[in-house]
Amino acid sequence: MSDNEHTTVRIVDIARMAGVSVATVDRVIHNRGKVSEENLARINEVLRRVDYRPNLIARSLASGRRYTLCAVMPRFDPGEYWADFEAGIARAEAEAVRYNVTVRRFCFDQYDRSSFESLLETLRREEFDGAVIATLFAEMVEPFTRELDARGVPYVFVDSDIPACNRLAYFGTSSFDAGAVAARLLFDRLDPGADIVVGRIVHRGDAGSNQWRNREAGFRSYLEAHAFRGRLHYAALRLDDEACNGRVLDEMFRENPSIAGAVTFNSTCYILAGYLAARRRDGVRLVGYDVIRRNGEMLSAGVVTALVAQRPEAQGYRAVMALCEWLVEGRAPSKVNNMPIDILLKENIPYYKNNII
Amino acid sequence: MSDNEHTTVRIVDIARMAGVSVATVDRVIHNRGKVSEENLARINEVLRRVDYRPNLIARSLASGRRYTLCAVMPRFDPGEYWADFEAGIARAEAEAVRYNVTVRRFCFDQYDRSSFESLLETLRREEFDGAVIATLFAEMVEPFTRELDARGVPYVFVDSDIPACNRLAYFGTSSFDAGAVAARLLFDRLDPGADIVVGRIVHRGDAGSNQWRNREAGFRSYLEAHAFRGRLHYAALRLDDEACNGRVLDEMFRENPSIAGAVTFNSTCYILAGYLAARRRDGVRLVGYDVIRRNGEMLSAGVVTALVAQRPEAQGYRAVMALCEWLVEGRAPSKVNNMPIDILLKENIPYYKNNII
DNA sequence: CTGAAAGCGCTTACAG
DNA sequence: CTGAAAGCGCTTACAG
Repeated sequence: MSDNEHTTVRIVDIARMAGVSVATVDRVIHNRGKVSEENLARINEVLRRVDYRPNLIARSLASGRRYTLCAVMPRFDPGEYWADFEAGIARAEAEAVRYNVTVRRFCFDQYDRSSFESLLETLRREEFDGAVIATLFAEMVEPFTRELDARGVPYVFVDSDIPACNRLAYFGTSSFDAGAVAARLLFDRLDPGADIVVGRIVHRGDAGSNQWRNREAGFRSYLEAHAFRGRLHYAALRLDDEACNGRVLDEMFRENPSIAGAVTFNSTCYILAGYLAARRRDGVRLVGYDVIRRNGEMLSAGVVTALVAQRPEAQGYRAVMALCEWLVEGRAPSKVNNMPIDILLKENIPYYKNNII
Repeated sequence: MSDNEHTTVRIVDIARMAGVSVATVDRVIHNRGKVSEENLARINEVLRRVDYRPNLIARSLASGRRYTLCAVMPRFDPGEYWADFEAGIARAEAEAVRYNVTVRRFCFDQYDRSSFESLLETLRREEFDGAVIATLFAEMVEPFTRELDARGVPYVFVDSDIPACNRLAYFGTSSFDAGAVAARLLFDRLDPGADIVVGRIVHRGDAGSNQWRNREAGFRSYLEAHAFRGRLHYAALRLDDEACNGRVLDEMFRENPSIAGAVTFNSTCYILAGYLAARRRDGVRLVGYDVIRRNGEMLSAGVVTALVAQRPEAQGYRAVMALCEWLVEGRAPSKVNNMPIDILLKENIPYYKNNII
């Protein structure tokens, strides 16, 4: 007692000070009720006075409480955008095992909205304590979150935000400003009168994502503000049809010889890059998004001028961690977390993936 | 026993399987010796077979082991480079309290080598379990680390690496390549024949840091590789003497009217920026390093063309975490961790500090 | 509404 | 060289 050199105050200390047992203190700390007005007030007073900080390690060890999260995200192959996102999820999961947290992946086909629909059907029958949701199909995410609200399950958005929803947090970039950054990178090195090709992937039944639209708006807004006088030409490209893309682009370049710039608003700029390299159109500046393997190679090769990136690993990591902190410690994250917009050139890309977190 | 649904195997389980007590298993796990050959072999075999993973939470709770780290770094005012670094240290510390880790800051004057010398004298009398060292005064760091080696104290370098030392890890950028990135950003928008001002801070007895020299070498190497034909002019500037700097630069610009670019290799480009803004020399492109407050303001204002940054918070954070993981879990980090080299323009700087980690 | 007691998985004296 | 027992700070039935 006399040589008690505890610097931290524990539940037993609180109990002693308030003249009750540890169980009663525990009830107050967790608002479990069943405590007399009098004890409640007294304990709360002590708690406040000593600025009690629970030892989360001990709590986790004692409670044995397990948390299951789900990550609702597009399926991916190695080297693709969502693979990086998943790496962030995995890293967070590795840290969170300490708190008995596990993350289940639920993947859909980002080019097929019905796959998302049926995934939601599956999720309706699953039990979980929190969710990370990639909001590619915003119209369907919104009603689903109403159900999660009703179930009292917290969820975090990534990719693009839907402010109308009751999300615990959002992690992603400002798509509009990421569009402006791409414009700056392209326009910096372009004659204001040059024309620009905008590569656009066409696939079954997708009207273009939120993100695509917002990036394009930011891009156009920058051009307008900087006296751009050229024209934008939209090229309808296909994911897996090089020959067809070649014909489309050949014609476009033939008809518009003043094209000197190119851009895509999703992560598929390697398609345009492949074309430019094949046709040896060195004079065309190309800017795109995301450091996926194929884009990175084209940047290093000097075919792509610049890439704009959004730290997918950080998005995955922080989304999971936000959920953990909320569930385990009751600590609420900031609602809107606009991540940095990264600029990659040939010179700095070798180091980009060295701080995956 | 029958409905034992433990998915994780604990020390008692190991003990039971090996037919010994938990204390003996503990001895083997921690190589404390005093175990018979026979038991040692048997227990190790079981450990291997079940792929035993200790519960670090329980370990930390039970051992009550405390770790003291020190961070040896330059003193700073708010908004300066090392303030960001310290923020990373603080964030890591907040996470590491779980493992009874605390970090003590030991600061020196980065413009005064004798202050570093006397700091080392202090450190010789201190007890600690690990150190993060900013290697600005490399010549003095090296002999000091021999002493740490002798004491068996692990240390991590930040800022610039000293490969000759026995460091646990290094976190920082490749200064050479960061120099090339600055050159690219400047040169991209410059006539190959234009002249460039290199701002250089002169202060008592500093011959220029490692980092400064390496960045300059990378910068020059890029220029050479890209047919730069202009000249570099070195301007000796002072930290706190605007009037003097003005005179120096006025003369330089008067004598060299073809100067169209400017660069600094440390975080003081706001000095040159202030001059360019005051004299309304809008035509001069300026590139510098580090997103400190004053630089960021000049970038947002359009006076600075681009900043090259090195994630000081991430350096601080990861340096501390590397030490924690090593001490607590015995997990060794990669030795050389070259951090990403970030590029900041007016358009993406607003979001840069949103993912401090 | 309340408290005594066991237990989370590991470590640490202590006695042999 | 070995093991029984207490304890880290918290939670959880359980009995009152």
